[in-house]
Amino acid sequence: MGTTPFTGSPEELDLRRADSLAREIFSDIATKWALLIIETLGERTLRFSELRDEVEGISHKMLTQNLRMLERNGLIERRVYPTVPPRVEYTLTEPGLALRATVDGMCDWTHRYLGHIEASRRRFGT
Amino acid sequence: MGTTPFTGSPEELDLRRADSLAREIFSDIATKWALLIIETLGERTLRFSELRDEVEGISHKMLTQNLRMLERNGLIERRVYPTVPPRVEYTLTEPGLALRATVDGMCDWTHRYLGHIEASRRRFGT
DNA sequence: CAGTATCCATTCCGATACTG
DNA sequence: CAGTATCGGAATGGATACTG
Repeated sequence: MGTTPFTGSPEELDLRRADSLAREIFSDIATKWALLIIETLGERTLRFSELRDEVEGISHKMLTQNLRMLERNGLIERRVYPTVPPRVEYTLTEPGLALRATVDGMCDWTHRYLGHIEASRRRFGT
Repeated sequence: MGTTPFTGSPEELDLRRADSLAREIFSDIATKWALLIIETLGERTLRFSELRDEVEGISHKMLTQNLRMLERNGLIERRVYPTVPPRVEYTLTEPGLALRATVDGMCDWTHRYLGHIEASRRRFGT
């Protein structure tokens, strides 16, 4: 991503702003929980409690936090049904689905190279 | 990734081991710095200091730490030239290059959806 | 130059308690 | 059920100093 040196022209200013925004977004999503949530959601619609059960190891707090972040960035849609007890459903938006495609790639990669990695770790000495 | 319930059969045990390893690897690489280093390296060979300059914002410590981790997992090759002063070069391995392809996808995604995301954030109220 | 080691502030995150 | 708020311990990460 961007390494453009600063010159001061208006175009450069725009590029730099976009770059810093891109970096911010990248920092948001390039994390374990965010990517796992996106991967778990897939093309399904899940409730909060279903997500907590399926994204194994995630805490209540981390799930809430990451869901807010993903909603803020427009990757998921949050639908609230004002029933008692409340029912809240999460679905990937179009941008979210697009990102999911690349996350799928990462998961595939992980499984394809499991052997390589295990071997490399042994060579490295744990 | 895996949510296989535990049954106790040997096959299940193997699957669970592979799953937990996959999760561990995923945790390693699904981080900002690891992915940025892989993206920056690309098909080039770079020295430690070049990487530190190009991966903007990364500290000496984080670079070292992540390079060790990536080496341990076999994603990069570290070549040391015993000169004075020392020269150390890093290159993506084949697995590393394969992963890079998906990271490229993430970067493309980020730039393609910058507008969407900015708009979504405004809607959300920063 | 490319590390390692240490210190210290900040951030993260889990556990827990509480609300509509 | 699906949150929010708070607290304390653990992990993260930057700055700095030191080494081959």
